Amino acid sequence: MSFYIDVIVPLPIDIIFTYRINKSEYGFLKKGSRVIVPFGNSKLITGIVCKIHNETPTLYNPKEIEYVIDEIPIVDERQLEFFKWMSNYYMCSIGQVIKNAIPSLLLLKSESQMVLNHDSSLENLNLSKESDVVIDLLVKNKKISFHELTDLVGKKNVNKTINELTEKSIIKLNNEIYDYFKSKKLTRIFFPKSLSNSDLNKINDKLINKKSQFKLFNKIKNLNKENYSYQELEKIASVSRSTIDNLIKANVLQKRNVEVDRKQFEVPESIEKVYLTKDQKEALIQIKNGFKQKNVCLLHGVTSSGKTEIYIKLIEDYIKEKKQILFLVPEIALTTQLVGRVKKYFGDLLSVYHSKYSVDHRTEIWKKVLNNDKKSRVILGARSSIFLPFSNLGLIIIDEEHENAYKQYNTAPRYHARDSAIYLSSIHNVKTLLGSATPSVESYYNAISSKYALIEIKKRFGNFKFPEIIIQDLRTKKVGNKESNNFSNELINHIKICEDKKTQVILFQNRRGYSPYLECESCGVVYKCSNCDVSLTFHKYSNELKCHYCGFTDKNISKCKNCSNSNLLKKGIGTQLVEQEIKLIFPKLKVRRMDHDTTKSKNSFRKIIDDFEENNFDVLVGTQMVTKGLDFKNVTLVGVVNADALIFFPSFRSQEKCYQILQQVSGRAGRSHMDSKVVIQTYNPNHQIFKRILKNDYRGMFNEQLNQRLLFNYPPYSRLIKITMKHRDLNNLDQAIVWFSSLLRKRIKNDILGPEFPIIPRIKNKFIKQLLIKISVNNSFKNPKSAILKSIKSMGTVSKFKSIEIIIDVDPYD
DNA sequence: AGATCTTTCTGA
DNA sequence: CAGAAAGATCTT
Repeated sequence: MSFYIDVIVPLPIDIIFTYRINKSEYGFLKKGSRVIVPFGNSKLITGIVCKIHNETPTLYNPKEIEYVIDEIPIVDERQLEFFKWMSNYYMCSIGQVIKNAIPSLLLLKSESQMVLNHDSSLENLNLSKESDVVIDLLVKNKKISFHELTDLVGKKNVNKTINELTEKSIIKLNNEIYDYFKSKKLTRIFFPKSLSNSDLNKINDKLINKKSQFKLFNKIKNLNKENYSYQELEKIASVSRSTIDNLIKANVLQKRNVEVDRKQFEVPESIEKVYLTKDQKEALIQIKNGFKQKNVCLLHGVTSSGKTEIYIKLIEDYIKEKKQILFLVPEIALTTQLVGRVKKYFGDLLSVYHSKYSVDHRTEIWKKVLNNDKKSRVILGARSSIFLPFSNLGLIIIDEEHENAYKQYNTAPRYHARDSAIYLSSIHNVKTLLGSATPSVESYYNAISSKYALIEIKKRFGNFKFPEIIIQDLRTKKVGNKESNNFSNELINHIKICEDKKTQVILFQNRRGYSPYLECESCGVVYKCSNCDVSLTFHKYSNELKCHYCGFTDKNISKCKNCSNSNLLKKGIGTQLVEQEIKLIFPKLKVRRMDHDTTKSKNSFRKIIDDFEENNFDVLVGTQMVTKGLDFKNVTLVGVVNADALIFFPSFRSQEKCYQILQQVSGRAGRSHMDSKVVIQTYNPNHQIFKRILKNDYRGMFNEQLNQRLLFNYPPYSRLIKITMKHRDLNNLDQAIVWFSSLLRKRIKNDILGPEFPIIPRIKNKFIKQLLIKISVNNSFKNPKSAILKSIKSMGTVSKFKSIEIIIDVDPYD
């Protein structure tokens, strides 16, 4: 007796696949469990069961599943609903959602492996060179994957080799599935339990001639501890490792591997209590009242108003009910400092989840959340934590709600974690708290139009003063000297004051590298990437030119390639240059840099932030990373080296974004009773955005922006869908996107902008063009979406357009 | 996505 | 024209 299951495969295919399954064997199977199914060319992959039924497919004969992995589902109904919503809303396959959501370790798949067929003799075969290489390798390595072979042979086409070898039945292809998940194990040495006096005497007799073993045993026999690490034992009795090993050999002690949790942080010994100020208490009461009427509250509290404590106090209520709390932060940089603060209050109940953790680690947390394990009641995580299998969710907090890091833009699903989390909360019927010092225009609009409850805190924690903001005109003020021509005298003087007072400085420059482009002095040629239409950035320490879009590097940069002149001008300012100049001007100050290049490894963020917090260096130079939610008590000066790039970023959000960054970076100063300053250097000091910054006038900026958005029909008055097409042949791309846009214009009446080149018209040798569809809020969102999908399908029938790469971005950030 | 089948490209 | 690389197709 068999029945059928519909399976979601983690691939970019918009089809749900149906398989046959044996009832007597797998009658227990439930929705949300993983199954291993044969897929395509004898490959085995993991799928998620989304429907169990009896409808025999008529168009094909379904294959039988290989086997069922889970007796207990790893995703529940609510999650499946969430995944479905995401795939619809963000217009990608549900398989892509699942691929993104579930740790790869839980999605096992087979890889074709070549192994030797031992029945055949390897003598006198007269094979090609490649085949001989493969046989040599197989004798040594036993098996080789397709991928490894491509690398080893150094050719892209290995089919011929494989065919030759399989035909002569020297090798065969195996498909095996491996369970890659490894729990973390530690070696512990166990002291025997409940020894009687006679046992003790026996052991003592045995060890009487072995001095150090005797010493060790007698030291630990009264310690009443079950197990030890090697290091602990070596320390306790000051004996060597071999002594311990000998005691193990003599069966006195036992060595065993114990499964342990991957440690995220040192759990504090005692849990602290959080106390709120009057303002904070007032805000908390308002939030709770807000939740009585609305599902979402927006907490608008100025920088350093103590929002984190309010979150913590609120979370405590839900912990008492054994509920899970999702605490979202935009970036890992933020989690590192928050973990330090939050763990004091939640200890063991806290887990951290983000993509820089290993897959093993993430899998471990996934399993804990699934079981509502005590150790994962509070999840502090980046955007991907919205996918965790919450079984008893109670509350969602989204800190720094306005941050663009919540939007995934490079791979499908191109989701916004804030918006998705709000939908998730409606599935679980729980409340969401948004927090920000500079809310996004959309969220603030929702708040003032009564969709969300609005709570505002206008005073800083402890009544600390706001920093004094100085807009430094770079046109009129004398700028440093030869070595420091990016620093105004004003900024230099303020840094000097900090040097004298022994306080710390943050310098913000939103470009990494040394200088964004190199220009030949004599012929004016600018060095560009050969694969992308961008200038190459000069990196001083590695002495090379790098493309920040495709990773292309050029080390050979002593002479101009056009005219052989050796005088190349380094133009523009990157963080490395800022770092170098500040070191030259202030040789006594210790300077560190925090940008993409210095934070690649797992703990590098933490190290820099910890060091700065402990006053181990004086000046922190960095990109956007330094603007976000960091909290250092001893910082009294923030310098924005050049604000102009922020003002003129081409996006309907640029003004809002600029205000947010400047306000946020200013907020890093003045987090104690000391007076503090913010110096913003610009060539455009009269720009309106600075007036808002100087007056700390969020509402003014908001109203201005809202008017603009209304005038030009941008969010929150419309919703946007951006369609990007890429192709190596510009002509073909142009034809395709014109064809597509005229078809779409026939099908829908919505405003469509483009086709246009984006800011960077070519990346990795592919030309790019875009369309932007504006859908007014009172119009249907569904119709344009289905028209887009239909038009893409139509385009797929035109043969020359088949190779066009199409990307749909719903609610694009810019 | 990835294996495999099909078309295009490259250099004599 | 081969041989190899790039592109197209199919997956239940």
